[in-house]
Amino acid sequence: MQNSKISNAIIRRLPRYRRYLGHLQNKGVKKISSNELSELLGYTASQIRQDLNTFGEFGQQGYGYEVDKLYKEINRILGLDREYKTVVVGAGKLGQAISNHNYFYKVGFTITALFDNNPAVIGTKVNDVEVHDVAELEDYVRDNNIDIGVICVQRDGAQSIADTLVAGGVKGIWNFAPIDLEIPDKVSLESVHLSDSLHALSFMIKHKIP
Amino acid sequence: MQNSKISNAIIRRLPRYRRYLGHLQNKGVKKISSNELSELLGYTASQIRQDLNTFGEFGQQGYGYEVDKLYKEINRILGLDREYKTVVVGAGKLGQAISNHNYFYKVGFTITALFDNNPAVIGTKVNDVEVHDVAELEDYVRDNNIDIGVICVQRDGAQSIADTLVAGGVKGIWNFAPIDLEIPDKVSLESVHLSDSLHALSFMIKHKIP
DNA sequence: TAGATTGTTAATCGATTAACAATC
DNA sequence: TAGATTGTTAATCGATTAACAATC
Repeated sequence: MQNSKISNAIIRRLPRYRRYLGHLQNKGVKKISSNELSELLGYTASQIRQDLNTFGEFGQQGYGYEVDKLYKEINRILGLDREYKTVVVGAGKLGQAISNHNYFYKVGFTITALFDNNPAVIGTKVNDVEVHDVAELEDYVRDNNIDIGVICVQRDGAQSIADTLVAGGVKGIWNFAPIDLEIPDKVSLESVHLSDSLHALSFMIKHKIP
Repeated sequence: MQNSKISNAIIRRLPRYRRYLGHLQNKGVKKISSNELSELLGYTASQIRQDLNTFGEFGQQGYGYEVDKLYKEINRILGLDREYKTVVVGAGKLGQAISNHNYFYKVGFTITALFDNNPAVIGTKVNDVEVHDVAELEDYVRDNNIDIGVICVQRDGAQSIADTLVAGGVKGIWNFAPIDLEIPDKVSLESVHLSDSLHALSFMIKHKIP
């Protein structure tokens, strides 16, 4: 389980494995082989076995994988067997959308506060969570042992917010601002570049790529 | 410019090239070499030259690349030299966030209508754009030659909305529902799986990956 | 036991990097 | 012209796929 050996490609496939295993579990499926998973996911059976064996031996020869067990293992591998205390910075429409996304609560991301610099929204509530003054961000993060900061502010304020989150001691940043943030290596960064994604779609349309 | 030869990795880098070239242009930088771009972007100079040469010869030996020209070329390659008529399906917080994201307008994605199935919001306006009844979606898409449909509905309704958009004749779908949609090959699909992204962040935090 | 399917090593493929001739 | 930097071919690296022995 050496970090240095885990490629980004695998990291991107793991949540997808989890999603499909969750569906199978809901359908009451008890057992699945790498071949069946291959048909479902579109990865080769070989790749699926390789991916899983990066983290351990979860199957049984001649039988396959127990869905319940594999789902639990992948949750553990993904770090979804714990709670993450989370704050959302920027209480605009996007920040509200993220905060409302009740899916997050189900898997342990607890949003404890929102932050904004607009006096008109400070003190209001979004989905029962209070909007604080962004001036209090660093202290709040430190005092409440916040794990993750979600950045939903405009591009120009994003780096400064990131610095504040890092100073407060977050372990990870989920960034929605269209900028490549500078973050120390001890903090994990995942950026969702919506405009990049839209531009990739534009490219695919132009070049007729499915 | 054979489609079959363009790897997904390049498609994902192109919008990033565009972003940085835009910044350089705003700063008034006239000329840049692959080596300077390399320091800025963190890709090797060799990769940058390879990527660009997939689409043509945009530089000048002994000199480098003209920022203005290269920016324009990449816009053209990405298909950002035209207008895309766009509809957003699902007028919840996420749909509103996308509709408000005025950045999109700048580069030619014109949102002409929103759609929802909630009678309480049908007829209202979001960012000056009217919310229509989703029952009218297929006709609207067909009658107005809509290019792109953005799916901001819950998981369970997403495939049906996608089918309707395809029936209406969209060229691309930008999907935010946490599901892998089934779409005919003639239509391009770009999915933003927010939960997958968050789970990848969780993984990175657990495994201390920057 | 025989059949099935994993875990794992070996082979292949594709993407990235290095090198350098072409040329501005 | 000399120096710089591209465009492009060749070498390397890493990820995916194939093959098969281990074993349930």
